[in-house]
Amino acid sequence: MVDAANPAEPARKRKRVTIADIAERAGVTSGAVSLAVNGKPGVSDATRARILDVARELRWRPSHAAQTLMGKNSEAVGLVLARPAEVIGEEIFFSKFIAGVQSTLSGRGYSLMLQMAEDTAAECAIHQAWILDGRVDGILVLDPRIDDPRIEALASLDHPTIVVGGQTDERSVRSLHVDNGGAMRLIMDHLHGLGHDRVAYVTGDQAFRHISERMDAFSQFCVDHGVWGQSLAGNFDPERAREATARLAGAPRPPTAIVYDSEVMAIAGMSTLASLELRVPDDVSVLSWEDSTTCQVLHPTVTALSRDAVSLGRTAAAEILQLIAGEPVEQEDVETRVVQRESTGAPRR
Amino acid sequence: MVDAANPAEPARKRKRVTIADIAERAGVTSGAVSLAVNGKPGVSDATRARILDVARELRWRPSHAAQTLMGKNSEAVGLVLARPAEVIGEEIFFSKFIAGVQSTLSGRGYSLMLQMAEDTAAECAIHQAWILDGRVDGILVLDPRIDDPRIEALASLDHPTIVVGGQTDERSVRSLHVDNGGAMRLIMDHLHGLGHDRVAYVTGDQAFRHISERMDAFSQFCVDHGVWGQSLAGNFDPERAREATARLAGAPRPPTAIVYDSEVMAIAGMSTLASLELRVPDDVSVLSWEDSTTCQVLHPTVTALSRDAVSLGRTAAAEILQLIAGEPVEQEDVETRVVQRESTGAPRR
DNA sequence: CCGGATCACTGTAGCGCTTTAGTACCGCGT
DNA sequence: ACGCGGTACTAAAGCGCTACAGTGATCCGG
Repeated sequence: MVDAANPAEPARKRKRVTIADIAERAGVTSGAVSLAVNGKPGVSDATRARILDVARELRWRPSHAAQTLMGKNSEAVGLVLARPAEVIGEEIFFSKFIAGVQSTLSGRGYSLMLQMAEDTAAECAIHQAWILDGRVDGILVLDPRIDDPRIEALASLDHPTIVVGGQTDERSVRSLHVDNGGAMRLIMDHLHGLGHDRVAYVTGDQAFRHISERMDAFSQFCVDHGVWGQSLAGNFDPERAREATARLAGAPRPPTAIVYDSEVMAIAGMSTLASLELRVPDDVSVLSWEDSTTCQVLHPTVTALSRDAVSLGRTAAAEILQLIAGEPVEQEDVETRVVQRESTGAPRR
Repeated sequence: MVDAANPAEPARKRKRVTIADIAERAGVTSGAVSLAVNGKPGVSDATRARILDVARELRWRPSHAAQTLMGKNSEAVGLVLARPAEVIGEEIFFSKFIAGVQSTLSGRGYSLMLQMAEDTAAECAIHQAWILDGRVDGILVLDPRIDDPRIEALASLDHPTIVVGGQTDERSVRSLHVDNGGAMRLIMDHLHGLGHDRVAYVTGDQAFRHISERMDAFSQFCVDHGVWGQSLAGNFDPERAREATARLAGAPRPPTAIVYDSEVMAIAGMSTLASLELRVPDDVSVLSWEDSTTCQVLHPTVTALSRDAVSLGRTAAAEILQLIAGEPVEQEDVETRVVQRESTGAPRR
């Protein structure tokens, strides 16, 4: 039954139903059909109803390609992930964020265009291709860097963009403000409140704007409150977090608390501490920036900064949709709080 | 219906470079340009080179919309996720799978179209819209069910489709075979080898084909090896896993080992066991279907079936690309093994 | 009773590209 | 000299849809 000569080539012959078919069936021209189905004035109510009936009967769907050729919206939002596949697969943040974005988007009939890129240059190229082709109506940018080339590039394309955790707020490139400084103060308040005055901060990639904001707030807090604060540069790699942890633990005067920039790093750090026979939180308190189920079930359970990445995704999606629609973009704060669990406690005197 | 007098409406005026521009500049017609840029015969080498030069100089990019209107490929693969946002955000499988898919896809310049759907009917509608609009060249289907309506619908659309873990192998709808039965035997061999003869299996959603395959293999093994085996229906919800675990633990003759269908369920189960003062693996062994960092760092560390969801995604992507290209689809097995950790041990006599 | 406004719809020109039919020109054998 | 087959290109017809200038027909006030 399947043709033998070329088994893999499907007979995708499905003759498309076009507005011309509807027009013929309804006894009007395609122009009238276009007006009718788009709810524009120019056809009588009776004719419109008849046309819509025929369209429904013929199960007509507008050709997306033809519409974007005419400059219509593509009903898709683009997101390029510029981190290695391993990190994305491991770090729960992405999956939650994407799930959040999706849940808002699909409620409005929008799709998400996803791609991974090696570096920022490749990401820019993808953005440009998508925009020029009208394949996406808006773009979501994650992990903005200091002086991020992507933002400049997107601004020059003048296309709706939401930078998650960015600063810029031009006409088309807006930011979803994330209060990293405030969150860091929340964390430090918690630790300082417990009595810690020697705190280390093992960071993600400092090139990221949000990380540098956190670092600034960290230093600031330490200076203001007389806390001995030390930050160690990482890059979200659990291996680096292990090394940093070991170095901190082996120092002449080790910190009494360590803050990690991600859940994966915090877990790696805790396992290192365990292997060094250091008890959490008795010998050292641990706090993770980013909460997850793992934090809840690990022994000891991990105190974490909970930001709800799903909500963050939802908010980002809502904002890009507003921007696309030309509505004023309502900034909405994502609830952030420190969930206290067993991994933090008062330092030993 | 966007009103005109809107300050946020960007002046997206960027005049597109078309083949007509190139034609004019190169002193030929647009038809010649089309032949030249598509590497088709009909233009002399000299003219072709000249045209390509101009195209490069003008930074021309083909209009995607116009091309798909002409029936060209869209260079995108579609994936609809039909599970609640919470599950997708929590279950590491999805994020790994998507990361894997992406890493193969973006290497070939393809994008992923992602959407979430409430139910199977909505998923079918999305598939149909995508296909009819030529927005995707192929579709990836996850979590096939027994007599899955999606597969039938897709088969009738005759569009390249890879069903991950499916059975069907028609012309256009192929399956990435996943040996669930074999994996279950691996698990049971491990447990049986340790001396367990009372094993419980807390399942995900039985409506899913892969889960039912696992259950069948489970029963089969138990019968063949004289193991008392009990499966309890779950639905990937950690709460359900907790209840099931409590019920099992409270039974007159509780099982000596419990297998969970997902990492999230296994973790929920272990925390329940801990709250019931049952020790793992002394009182009961625990095994998770699906490995993750959490399994490696939990106390005790969790023995898990490791399938490498990233590879699974890569393979699925490779297969759909082959199917789209009309090449023979090479079935490739994903390595599956039981990673033994602390949560499984010999049962107490 | 007529100019003008309004309505309901038609006809056609694109959007950017591919594709096919057609033209002009070249070299070649006879 | 003639026709023949190639080559190198042009011209034009779509793909499905929207936009916009018309075209009648109807309505209306003066």
